[in-house]
Amino acid sequence: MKHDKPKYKQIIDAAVEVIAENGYHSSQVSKIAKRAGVADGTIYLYFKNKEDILVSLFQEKMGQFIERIQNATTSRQTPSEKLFTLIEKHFEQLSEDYHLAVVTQLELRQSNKELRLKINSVLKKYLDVIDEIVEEGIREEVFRENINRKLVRQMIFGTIDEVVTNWVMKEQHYDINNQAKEVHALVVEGLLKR
Amino acid sequence: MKHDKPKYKQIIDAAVEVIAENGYHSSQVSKIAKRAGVADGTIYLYFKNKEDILVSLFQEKMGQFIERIQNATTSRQTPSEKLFTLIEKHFEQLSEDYHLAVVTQLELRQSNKELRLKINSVLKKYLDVIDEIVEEGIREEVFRENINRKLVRQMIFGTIDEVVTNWVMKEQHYDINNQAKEVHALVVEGLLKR
Amino acid sequence: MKHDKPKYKQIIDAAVEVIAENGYHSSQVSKIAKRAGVADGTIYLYFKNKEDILVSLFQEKMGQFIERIQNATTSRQTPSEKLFTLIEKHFEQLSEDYHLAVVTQLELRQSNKELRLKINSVLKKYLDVIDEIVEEGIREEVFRENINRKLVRQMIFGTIDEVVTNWVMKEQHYDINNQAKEVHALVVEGLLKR
Amino acid sequence: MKHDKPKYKQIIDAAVEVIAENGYHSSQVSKIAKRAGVADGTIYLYFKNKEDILVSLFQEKMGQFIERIQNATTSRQTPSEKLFTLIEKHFEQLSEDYHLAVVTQLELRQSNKELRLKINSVLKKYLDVIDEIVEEGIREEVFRENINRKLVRQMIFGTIDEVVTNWVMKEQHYDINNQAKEVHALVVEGLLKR
DNA sequence: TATGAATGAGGGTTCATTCAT
DNA sequence: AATGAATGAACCCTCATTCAT
Repeated sequence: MKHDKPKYKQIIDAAVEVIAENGYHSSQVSKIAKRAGVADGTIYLYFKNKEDILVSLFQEKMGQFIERIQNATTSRQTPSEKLFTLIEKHFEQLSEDYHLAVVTQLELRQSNKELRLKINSVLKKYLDVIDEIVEEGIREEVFRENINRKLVRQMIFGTIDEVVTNWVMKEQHYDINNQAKEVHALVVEGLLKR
Repeated sequence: MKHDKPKYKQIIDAAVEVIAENGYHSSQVSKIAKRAGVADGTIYLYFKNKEDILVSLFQEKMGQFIERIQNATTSRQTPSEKLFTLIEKHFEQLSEDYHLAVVTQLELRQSNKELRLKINSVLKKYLDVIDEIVEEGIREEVFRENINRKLVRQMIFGTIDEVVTNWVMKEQHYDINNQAKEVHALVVEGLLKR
Repeated sequence: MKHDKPKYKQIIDAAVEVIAENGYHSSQVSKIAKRAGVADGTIYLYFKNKEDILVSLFQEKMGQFIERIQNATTSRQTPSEKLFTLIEKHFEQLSEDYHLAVVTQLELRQSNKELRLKINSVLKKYLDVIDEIVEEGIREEVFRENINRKLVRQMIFGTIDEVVTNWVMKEQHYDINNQAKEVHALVVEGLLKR
Repeated sequence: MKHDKPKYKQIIDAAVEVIAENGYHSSQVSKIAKRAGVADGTIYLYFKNKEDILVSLFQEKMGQFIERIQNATTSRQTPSEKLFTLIEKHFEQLSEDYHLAVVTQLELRQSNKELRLKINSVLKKYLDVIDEIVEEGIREEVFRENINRKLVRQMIFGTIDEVVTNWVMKEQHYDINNQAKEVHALVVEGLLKR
């Protein structure tokens, strides 16, 4: 399995660094190869083409990302607590790897439609996690029953994503982890005073 | 003022069409020129460079877009009603111009960081409208006073944006206007049952 | 009609020179452009791609080549005289343009099957000229009636082609024009003494 | 002598197959190695470089080819009969090994000038066989005495080669063996009726 | 103003060959 | 002898921009 070979991960990590530093459109294969400490041709022993590096990067990194969030939302939590954990871990992981945050929030979105479709299919798993929590909340009658599940998912993801993007664009001038609680409150409580 | 010359608008409208039909990366200057019915060189009499076409496109189209939303949120509405109107007009305008929706939601995001920064400064005015409504809501004590205004703005914009993006990617298989009410409810009421 | 523009012919002539001097596989587009005195990109205003340069070169040059041979074989000649003229003009034209001879006899044959098919379709017209002369010879009962026309054409063309190729490979150390008469005699009279 | 080692022949036979099936330009060393059932590096224990595979292939295969023709033209035949045998055996051998015919008639000709020179030196022996027969014919006064021996050789070889090439390009839709008699007649008798 | 022919920099990918094991 | 992972040089083509007319 080539995914377990050290060079595979070397190249992916190099790609994250290079893209974070130079931006998507200035990240030539040769630059990634040099950073990974391999020859240009070696890239093509592990990846079909340049796009495949980016898709693999996303799969590899987001795979772990999502898994950790899934593991953190244990069964003993209430749906609302699970949502909090999801937001907390989301922020936590990205704040621990700023390069990755730049790449996923800003750079990879510059890719063409085809690549974005593949990226979306990776994200699908994350959205499924959200869907499950929402479903559970409705079942347990803590969330309103007359909500459109898909819209809720879009609100949750859209909110988290926008918050993270703003943080990344502000070049991490503040600690995003401090915002988990408030974001969670906004999402579950809404704006209205009671 | 060149902005009033007919060719200026011709070129921008051609750009919207060409980008919507061909995608960002297949929208060469020469293609836009041909669609606008002018020579390649003529483009450069009205725009500094290719990026300037896109920034101008965004300014021109989003300027109107925002203005209409501002006009619709009259002083006789409550803050919550204003938010509803904002969402309603946002959806309404994009559903009336699908090409523009594709361009702003999908294609223009493939541009580089620099262009996106300029786009963001155009969006600033839209965000200001949101901020004002939120501020008013707090002042009038209908919105909770202990919220982070910036986060609220990010939630509102992030939610709307995500909902629209999903609609565009589904190739308008449903009517997004029907969702304004629910999106508004989610944002102001939150998830929790009372 | 781009074929009449001066740069079209400039580029083709440059291609003949560059290929004759450097060989097919060392004839980069940029080398041809430089020799033609144009930018690399200009090539692509006149030709679809590199292969198109070579096909066009062959069409352009062989078109004239064949036309001259057709014009020289006038109706007042006997079939045998026509064959002589064909051979004579074939040798004459190539000996007047050694570069072209190198390109058509040696270099262009290194192209891939696809290109060779296109080249063959150009040669078709030349083979038609041979066929007609043979047909006429049989009709007028000066050539044997029991011959296979296609084989005769292959003998005539194969012989001429082999003679020319040998001459080109010997780097024109002798005058090929002196061989027209003998080649003609061999073809029409055969080897046998009578 | 490495030529006697089984892998030497394995690799050459693999090269013939791979080139016949994929064409010269799609016949990578690694493809030949895989077909031969050896590692890429092993190729270089038996051949200096890729070109050396092709030259060796030609030497090995054409060596046998020529030898069989020499053996078939026994001393009891007349010069004309010998020519017939030469043509007959030429056609026979190629029609028995279509792969080899494709490789020698079409694919190997796409090689560069240098390789073709080496190939020509292998062909030299074949041309010598022709020369001898012609010489004998003149000596025995059955062939015309005033012919240019070199031109005759070029006519004979050029004709045979062209006939074979046409047959190969027509993808053996007819039996080339049936043409030996006619080709022989054309070469020795010429076109003219008597 | 308007034209459009001409420019030329820039990069993903292949594949013959090497060499440590 | 045999392996096969690694190397890195080499090239066609696109397209934003210019400028003579």
